[in-house]
Amino acid sequence: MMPGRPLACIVGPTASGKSAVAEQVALLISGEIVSIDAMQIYRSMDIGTAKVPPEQRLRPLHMVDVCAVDENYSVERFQAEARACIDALLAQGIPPVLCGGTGLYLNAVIDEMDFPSGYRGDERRARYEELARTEGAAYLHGELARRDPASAEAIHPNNVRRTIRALEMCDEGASYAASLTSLHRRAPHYPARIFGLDVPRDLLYRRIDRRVDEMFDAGLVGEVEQLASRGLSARTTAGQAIGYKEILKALSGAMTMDEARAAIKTNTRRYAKRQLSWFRHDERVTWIDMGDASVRSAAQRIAQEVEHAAL
RNA sequence: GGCUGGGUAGCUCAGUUGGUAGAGCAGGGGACUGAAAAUCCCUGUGUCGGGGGUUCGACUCCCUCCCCAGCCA
Repeated sequence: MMPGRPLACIVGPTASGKSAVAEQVALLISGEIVSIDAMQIYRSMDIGTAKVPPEQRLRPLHMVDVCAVDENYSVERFQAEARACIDALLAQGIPPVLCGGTGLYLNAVIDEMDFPSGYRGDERRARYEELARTEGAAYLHGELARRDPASAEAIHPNNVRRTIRALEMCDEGASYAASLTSLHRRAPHYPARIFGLDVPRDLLYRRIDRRVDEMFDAGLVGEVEQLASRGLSARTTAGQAIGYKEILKALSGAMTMDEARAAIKTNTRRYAKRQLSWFRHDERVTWIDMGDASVRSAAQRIAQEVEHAAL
């Protein structure tokens, strides 16, 4: 890690203009952008993840296109790879500009968080999933309560996914509850200045609607069809991305393409809401109201604050 | 102009023999350590179209006006 200058981090809900601001910031401080996005990770998921096309990039963009769609990525892997990428930039004296909307990934990189490494048994997970199906969520949660009461306490019985993860951790001799460290007690891995782009809700939603329509115009359906032939499906992590899962469903005949389009819009709105609730609880975030700040002025302010903090 | 249906939460609609309303969707809030664009939790007060009347009390009955749809002229 580089003493002095903190990492510039640009976060916010989808469609708030993060990419544009990050590019301007990178331009101003001669930095390079490190994407913090769980779906832009995947190769060829371009239109639906609103990835900045290579020919339009003003500065190099990292941590994008590093995984195939039929492969499942993970936070643990992101933490290691993004940190390696950041360290390499710092070693060259290039300031990284982190930009993205995946809260967990951001924290995994800039904060001290341990994702105990070890073998992740897919067949064991399948067994737990089967148990949840046959015996019910309550049974599985009861099992967790028996083996690790503290974790069961921390996880709602309906949250099958977390319950399974906690059981897996038991199997590995770890504890979900014990690994949880509240945000304010976590030590930073990198000094960072986090900026959140805030857009008035109604404006944000109008932008989301417009952007979804633009994605369709740009050929999103064709992109999904192509990826489906390369292994993208509802069972893969990439196939759960908004924009992709709905179109996969429409392609299979489960809904019309118009219904898929509408579903993408509402799912994106909800996603934006979840992103806001994640970033709002982080007191380090400095919010910039994009309702009255231009991309340029926001970028100038960020660049200035990051450079000023270097003193 | 006449007849018939309708006008109840942002939308689609319920509403029992008159006791000032409730569902779905949308929306809002929140949680979050190996799938995170995922997963999960919490959340329903609105001039019951306007005005008048009957009544202890009207979304519910009566009158009148306005608006929408369909049919007839």
